[in-house]
Amino acid sequence: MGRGKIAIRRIDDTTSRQVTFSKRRNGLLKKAKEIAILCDAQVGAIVFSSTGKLSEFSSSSMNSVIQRYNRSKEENNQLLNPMSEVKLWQMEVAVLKQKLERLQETHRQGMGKELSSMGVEDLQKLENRLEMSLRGIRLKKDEILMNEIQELTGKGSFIHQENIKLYKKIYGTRTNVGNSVTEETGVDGLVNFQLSQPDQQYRTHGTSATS
Amino acid sequence: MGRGKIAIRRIDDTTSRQVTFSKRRNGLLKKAKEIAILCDAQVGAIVFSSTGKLSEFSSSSMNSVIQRYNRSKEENNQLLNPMSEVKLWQMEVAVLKQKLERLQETHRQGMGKELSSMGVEDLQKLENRLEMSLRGIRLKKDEILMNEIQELTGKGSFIHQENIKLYKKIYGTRTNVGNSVTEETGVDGLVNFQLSQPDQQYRTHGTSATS
DNA sequence: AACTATTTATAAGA
DNA sequence: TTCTTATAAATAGTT
Repeated sequence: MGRGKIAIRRIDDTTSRQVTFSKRRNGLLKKAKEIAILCDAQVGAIVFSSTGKLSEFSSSSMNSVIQRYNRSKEENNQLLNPMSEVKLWQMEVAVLKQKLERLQETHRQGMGKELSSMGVEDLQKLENRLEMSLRGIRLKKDEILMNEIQELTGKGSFIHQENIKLYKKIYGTRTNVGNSVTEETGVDGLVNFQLSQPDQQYRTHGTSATS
Repeated sequence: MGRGKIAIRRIDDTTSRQVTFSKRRNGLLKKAKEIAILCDAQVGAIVFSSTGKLSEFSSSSMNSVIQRYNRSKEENNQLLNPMSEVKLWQMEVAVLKQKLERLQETHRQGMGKELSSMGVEDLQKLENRLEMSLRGIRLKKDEILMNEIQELTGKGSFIHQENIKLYKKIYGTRTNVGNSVTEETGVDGLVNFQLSQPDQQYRTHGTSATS
């Protein structure tokens, strides 16, 4: 829509890229506003220029949009992945409780109520920030590590199976497996590729609470 | 842009509001994509229809956009409003308190209400400690998972070694290893206990975390 | 979902 | 940046 048609790919010339950005940013934000009004939609649009400048539109506060977005996504995750998140939270809360208990023993003093003087926007910002910082990265990383463990576990089991096959090949199929061979080679069921119980892993303490 | 001009205000007729929404949503997301490509911008657009359905576009992951947005806003806050940081921290404490109290009710491990007797200063201290402990927990958990991986890797290598020993036991020490045995038993070097490249891990989604 | 008459957005030029 | 304007795109109303 202009004097000539352009292909949708990165504009090489810096100047014209910036001019185009400026124009289209205005257009985009205007459109966002229009659909919000016309169609009673909740809209958030965030644009960072290539130079890093932020532009935004949101029909309500951006934080409320983001919060709703996160909630919406959470629901999806919970459908796919119901337990892990809960467990993470449970874990964290458990440790937080410990910290609190310790602190409560240390301190018992009067109440402060300045919290009630905070504006809604601040509350939303804060809540969002908390939610975000506590979740995303951790889940992702845990997921990755869990995958690695599963992968290794699978491989381990596989080779272990092969060990057993080879063993049988040498000594035939006997019920009383293992003794001499085990002693000699260390091949037996002791090397177990099942992880110990996750719960037990979390017991760990100590280091965390540098407080 | 249409047969007639329309005023930008809420469309009363439900049907035409939804039709318009559908059209304009497509338009908006397209525009968002275009400016991202053309101008090398980082863009996130979130749209909830009046019926609650979510549509979105983001040039990178929506999460990264939101995080950048939050960072960007934080900077502004700190420059414009030196006190807001304090409020944010205070509020964070409040939210943590709520979470804790809720959980305490759930599990009835009674240490519920002493919190309300704490002063703001204590709450701030507490908040700092909570943050640190969260960090610690995360590190600890990662450490544990890493250890598990290493342990599994070690076990895997060990059994693999045993495999080789057993193999030699059967077939003696030949240079040309593998063929018939490999075909028969699947024992060969293909099961590798080195982790695949971390990058590849990121492909995975969802299911993984049974934790 | 298609179809167009119009309105809008915008590329190029100044 | 801003304005102008020719043209491409989007879309309101209709089928």
